[in-house]
Amino acid sequence: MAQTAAKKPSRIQLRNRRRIMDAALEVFSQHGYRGATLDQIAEGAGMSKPNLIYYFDGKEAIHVALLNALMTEWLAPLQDMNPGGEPLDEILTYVRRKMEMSRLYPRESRLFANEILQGAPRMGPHLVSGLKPLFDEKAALIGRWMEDGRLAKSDPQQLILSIWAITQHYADFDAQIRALIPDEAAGWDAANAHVERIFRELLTAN
Amino acid sequence: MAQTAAKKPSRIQLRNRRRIMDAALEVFSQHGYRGATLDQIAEGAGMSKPNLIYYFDGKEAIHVALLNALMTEWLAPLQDMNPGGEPLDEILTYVRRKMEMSRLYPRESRLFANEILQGAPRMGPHLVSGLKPLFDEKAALIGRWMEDGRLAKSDPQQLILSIWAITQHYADFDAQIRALIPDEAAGWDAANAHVERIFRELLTAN
DNA sequence: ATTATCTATAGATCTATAGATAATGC
DNA sequence: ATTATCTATAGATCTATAGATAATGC
Repeated sequence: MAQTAAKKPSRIQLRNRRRIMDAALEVFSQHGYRGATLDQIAEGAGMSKPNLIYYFDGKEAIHVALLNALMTEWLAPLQDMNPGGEPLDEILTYVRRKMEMSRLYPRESRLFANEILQGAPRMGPHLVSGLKPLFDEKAALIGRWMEDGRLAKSDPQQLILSIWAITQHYADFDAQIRALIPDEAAGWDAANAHVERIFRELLTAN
Repeated sequence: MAQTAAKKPSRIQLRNRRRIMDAALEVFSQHGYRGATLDQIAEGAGMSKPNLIYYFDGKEAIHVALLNALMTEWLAPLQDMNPGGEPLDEILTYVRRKMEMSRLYPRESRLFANEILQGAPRMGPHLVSGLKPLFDEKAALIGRWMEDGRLAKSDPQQLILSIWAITQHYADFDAQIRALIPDEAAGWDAANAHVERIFRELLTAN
């Protein structure tokens, strides 16, 4: 039970756990929890199946470890929204960073989408304890900016939801978008421009 | 092989195939293709597992039949966008109908989301042959409206994508939204108002 | 006569464990 | 001495089929 020991993890421990997580991200994000198999993850990690279970308690433990590990970095851009900054800049910067994450890290986006889509069976509590406080804090911040007349008024909670919806759509529904707009060339430029325009219009409406 | 016979289907055939599709929608939309089991579908349909396969060739056939059957009605609101109508009304009506569908038929939305998220392995060709022509037609229509100065200019393809992204988000990410905004009461009213506002501002920007 | 349903089970797949062997760190 | 890895396989689950029986429609 390497994972319950409080000893310092060896270099091999760290390397192998990281390789397992990398492979698991690939497999879970593509097939969902139940669609993923330990065989696929083991092959991706370049090790035998029993060896996988030497490093993690089982399939579910790998999935939970993955979700928890990625949650923090996934929320960093929202965390970084600065109460002392210029409101429109802060929000548009957040939107741009979310678009960048969809472009660079689509697997992470799809991992979370799969989990939420199926009712967040393994992440539900974490949503309330981890995500909700941040969500409430930033919604309140945006609400104050609106009260102060520094942004056009709208519903701050709904605003955050719609930023997530639009930006993550480009990662989560990539297969559909590529079927509809095969010309990948100008794809991201057009998407970035459109998304920025949506929120700029909304937040500067008179 | 009841499903290849060209005979007229009996009343029992029709009733049982419909019950299977209903149960399959419930199970596939919640667990994804590979996460769903014939046991769950059979129980939902109130019949034995072998009997399921008497009506369909197998698990994949049920899934494909379900996707194809729902595709048409899922696209009806876009189909109904009227070239002779008032542009802003037509688009906002479309947005409202999509919101209504997310509220009333979240399972259908999640069924498609699951399929797309995993790369559209069973619906890919159908996207190109069925959805793309309609997408292109309506994007061109919206483009003409913009050219004629009847709507503020933006990218029509991206506009449609963003309508899908926001409206379907309320069905697909319901578990997350309920964790973040537990007060379900004003939920849909706030969502509808916000979504309408987003697209009204975008399409009437000066 | 044909259609629909059931029991029993084959065969494949999947998670996890047992137990032996190899590699690594003091 | 401890950590890491491997082979073999138990036990559960899952899709699908075989073959007998029951229900329905002319």
